[in-house]
Amino acid sequence: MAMQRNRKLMAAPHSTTTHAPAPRWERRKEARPTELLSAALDLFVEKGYAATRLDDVAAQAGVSKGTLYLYYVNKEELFKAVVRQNIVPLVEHSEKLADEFEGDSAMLLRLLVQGWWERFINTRLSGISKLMISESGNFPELARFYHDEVIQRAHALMASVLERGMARGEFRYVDVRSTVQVLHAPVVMLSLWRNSFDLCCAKTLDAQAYLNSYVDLALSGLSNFDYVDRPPGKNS
Amino acid sequence: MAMQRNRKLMAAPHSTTTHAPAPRWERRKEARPTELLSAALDLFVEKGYAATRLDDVAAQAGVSKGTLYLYYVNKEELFKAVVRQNIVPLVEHSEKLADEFEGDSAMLLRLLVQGWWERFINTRLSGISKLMISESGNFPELARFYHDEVIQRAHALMASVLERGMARGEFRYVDVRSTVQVLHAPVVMLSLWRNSFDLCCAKTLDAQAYLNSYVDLALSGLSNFDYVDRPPGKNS
Amino acid sequence: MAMQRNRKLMAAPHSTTTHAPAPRWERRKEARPTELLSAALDLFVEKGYAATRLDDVAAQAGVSKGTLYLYYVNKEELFKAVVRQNIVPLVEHSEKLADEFEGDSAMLLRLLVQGWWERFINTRLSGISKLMISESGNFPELARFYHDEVIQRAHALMASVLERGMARGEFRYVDVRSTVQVLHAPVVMLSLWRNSFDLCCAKTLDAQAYLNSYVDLALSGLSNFDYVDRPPGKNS
Amino acid sequence: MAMQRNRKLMAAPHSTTTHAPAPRWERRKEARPTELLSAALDLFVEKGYAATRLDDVAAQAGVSKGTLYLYYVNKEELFKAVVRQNIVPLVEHSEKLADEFEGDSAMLLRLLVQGWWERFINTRLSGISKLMISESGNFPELARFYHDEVIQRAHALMASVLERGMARGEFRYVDVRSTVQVLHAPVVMLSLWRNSFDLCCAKTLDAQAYLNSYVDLALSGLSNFDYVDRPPGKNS
DNA sequence: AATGAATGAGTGTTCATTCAT
DNA sequence: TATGAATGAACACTCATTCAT
Repeated sequence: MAMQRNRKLMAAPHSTTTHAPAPRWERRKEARPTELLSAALDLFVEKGYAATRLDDVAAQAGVSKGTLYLYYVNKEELFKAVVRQNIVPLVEHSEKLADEFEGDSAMLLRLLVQGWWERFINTRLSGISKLMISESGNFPELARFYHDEVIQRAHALMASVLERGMARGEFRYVDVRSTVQVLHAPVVMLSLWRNSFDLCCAKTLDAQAYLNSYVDLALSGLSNFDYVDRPPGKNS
Repeated sequence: MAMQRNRKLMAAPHSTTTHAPAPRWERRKEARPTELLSAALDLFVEKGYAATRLDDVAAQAGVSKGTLYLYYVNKEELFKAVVRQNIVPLVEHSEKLADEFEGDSAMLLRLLVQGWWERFINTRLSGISKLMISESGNFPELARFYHDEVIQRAHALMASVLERGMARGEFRYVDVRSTVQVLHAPVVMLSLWRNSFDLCCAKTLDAQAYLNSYVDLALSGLSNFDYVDRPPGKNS
Repeated sequence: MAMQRNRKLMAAPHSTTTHAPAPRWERRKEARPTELLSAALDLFVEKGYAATRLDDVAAQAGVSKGTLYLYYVNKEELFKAVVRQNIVPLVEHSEKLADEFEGDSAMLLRLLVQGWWERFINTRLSGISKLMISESGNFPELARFYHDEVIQRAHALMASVLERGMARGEFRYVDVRSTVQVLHAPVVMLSLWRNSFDLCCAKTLDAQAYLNSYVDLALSGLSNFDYVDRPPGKNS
Repeated sequence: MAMQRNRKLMAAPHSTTTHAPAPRWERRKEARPTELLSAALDLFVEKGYAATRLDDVAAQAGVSKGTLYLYYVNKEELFKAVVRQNIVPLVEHSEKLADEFEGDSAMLLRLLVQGWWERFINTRLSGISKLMISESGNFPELARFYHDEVIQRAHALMASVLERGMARGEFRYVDVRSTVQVLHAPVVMLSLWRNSFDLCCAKTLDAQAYLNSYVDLALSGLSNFDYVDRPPGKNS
């Protein structure tokens, strides 16, 4: 599915020409969409949708502005492609991780958070969170797409973790749907923060401490009875 | 003043009134800033800074574009005024509430959240959260202002609650700084959500359930030992 | 593909020409600056800086307003380019002429004036004098540039003529600096006049007579003793 | 005559009201046009017509912008009033001086130049020269008015001086019309210079030396035979 | 495929002018 | 008379988009 989407995004460039001598150095050509998307991601994240000039995107990708239009019919589609391309792969890793994990649910949560940190929050990708929130009003279909393909899946994933924990007696009973939303909030906020106030204000947020407190608070909030999220063996 | 407005409405065609000849404009110097700010808040929140046209702001405030410039020297200052005017009063109410409260800390937290919901989240003011995050890159000084005058004070407030609870033995020991940040995240996220995905996607978030789970999770996460945040009388 | 494009063009109603289908615009990168500068000179001279609309400049140059901005970053720079481009070459011709001249100084003065008439005064370039005087207050740096690159050099040139004449005994002794300024005035004024009152008032100034009287007066004013500027051979 | 003109300029403010109680402190009211004209002169001279804002004129005159419109129907009329009011009185003094003078014509010329210096060039009034040249294209009627009422009369005056000198044998024969124009040029240029380059460039023009050279050059250029304009008694 | 010159609709801002008070 | 709030036409400048090459 992801592949299909990708193919669609790449604006099929008249690829039926017969006499193309199949040069061995076409890598450039094939890399174009990626380079453009990468440049666009940088700039959209840095400046926001409206303030990003296609001139700059093209320049940063090392092509002319006209070339950009060979691959994306307009700014809007470029923006959507940026979001789609970068977002979809994100979720899958986590899903696989959760699927295969066999330890206790607290540890699973820890691992997931760790993965999000490494693959998203601590990455320029986290800027997409800000973009989506900022532009959801102007790109409702895109927001819907993001909601369905990313947020919902992430929520579903965390819901499965919660239910797993509850089923195994590790977590107390909670209302899954809303608890998932609450538990997600600090992760998303961290992404937003690093792409907003962290950039203009004296660094006031220590990400590691934040995440530690987050996991600590979440797990103790979820803990069953006297179950406390301490390293195994330390429970009374 | 209300009457004046009425007069205006009655001036609609076939107005049989003999005097009050439908002035081209009304002189309402004192009311203007408020009206303009209100219109601007609506539009900035709805469309974002760049996509908001001053024509529309003026039109929605019922004045011409030129009039807008009598009160705000440019779009940027209008934006700043919107943020400043609406924000600062918010914090003060909470601070007072916390100052005067004498019950247990869990209840204090509940009250605060309740107040935020009523006065901010469930209000168009919550759009300012989105604005500040979206535009922090383009208005760093404003972001700094917001950070210092709003976020920091809100954090300080919550820190005082935490410390109060820890001092009274109601809350377990936590790292205050980072815990405060984590605990704030779901509140802010709720504001953001209601100004982004809630508007374009099928309502998937039940705010009441969300806040309940939030408080529940937070309090159980903070609870000391066997201390559990249950309705009074059920504590052992 | 090219055919497809053509098809589109031929869809134009009643177009009987089969080829050369009147392109929406022409690509004339090298010619543009010249055309724009020429149009701008016309309009600046005719209407003054403020009253000249860039729309009109572009239209007169046969391009769109956007194109103008491809070549000049703003109105001010366009104005400066107009002045710079047209002015400097002017001075050089005179300097060369004076350098190479070997006859008597009166004749040199006549030749210079003749040259100024042909290459400047009797040309739309003379409008630049008016421009510089009119806009010196608003473009002080440009005025300084003009003063240094044009006026000072012209003054220096005329000073050299005076000193040459004094050295050769043709001219009486005068205070060079101020005499130069006085002698320049009628030349500049003629330029100004032709770009101001001559355009709105019944032609009251006969340029040839004016220049004749000017040279006559200047030379007799400068003449040494009984030296009178009469055709050679008539000197006693 | 001047009074008549003046009355016209002052835009007769509903002066037929009968019940005006003739307050003794109406000086203010009557001074308004003068104050406005004075402020306008300052600003027009300093900034030029287009760049002068009526806000500023009103402010500098100490009235509101609306008041300005009680006296002048629009910016254009204000501009014309400024020119007219300041210009007309100028010529008359010179005319009277020339009429009554009885000495030799060289001395008359000296006196006239002296008067122009004191009453015009060395005054903010000289800015009007720049204004008229700058705006002649946009205000042709005004230019025509200025040409007829000022320039022509000044030329006529100087023509009479020339003819007087020629009739008395003090000046050689010259073509009066064009010589007058040439002789006027340095005087006007001095005015222009002081309102343009003198303001932005290092003072390079010594007005006294300039005027001395001017008179010296003019008189020696006009001198009859061996007549040289030196202090009496020094002629050979 | 790629270019980049050209376009023109769109918007922030200014300011002369109006008019109810 | 005098005020100053309000107007709206005008204009400089931007930038996404087009298209001949």
